[in-house]
Amino acid sequence: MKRYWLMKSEPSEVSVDDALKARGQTVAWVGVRNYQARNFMRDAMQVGDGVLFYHSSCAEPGVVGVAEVASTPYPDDTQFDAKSKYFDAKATQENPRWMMVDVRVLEKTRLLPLAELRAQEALEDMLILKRGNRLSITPVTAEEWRCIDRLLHK
DNA sequence: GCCAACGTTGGC
DNA sequence: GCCAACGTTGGC
Repeated sequence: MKRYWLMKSEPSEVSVDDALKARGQTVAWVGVRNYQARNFMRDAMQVGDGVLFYHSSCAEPGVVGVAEVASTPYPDDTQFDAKSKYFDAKATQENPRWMMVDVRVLEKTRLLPLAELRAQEALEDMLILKRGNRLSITPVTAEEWRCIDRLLHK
């Protein structure tokens, strides 16, 4: 069963344009340091799952592209790199703590802003719109996906 | 296991 | 820069 996800990225780190220009058209989703988000990548994602590419912590937060999961999970090497801001002293090669997947952007869309998402009755239960939600990776239902797909292409 | 303190996220 | 909300840490 194909599943759907929303993945946040700060455009100052990796924008949808950066991801499109990436060599091989896939980007490794480095830097996730939250257990729930890691578990989604490690335990639930399948190659081919749909991904909404979301820009966060920026002037115009919102969905900016459609992507897909492009790899099975594997260790995020930045956890072993003492010079990386994602370094984790408690992680070892034998026992990696942080996993990630590769993501391939299939399409850069128009910017679908947060306010427009909030205006949709069909999206009222969407996790990203819940008060106080900060999870960088959240599951999206098939219904939510269809609704957003329509909005992106209208 | 509790919980206060602290750090981070992220919209505004 | 502000601040609400949440996750993590660490002393007990």
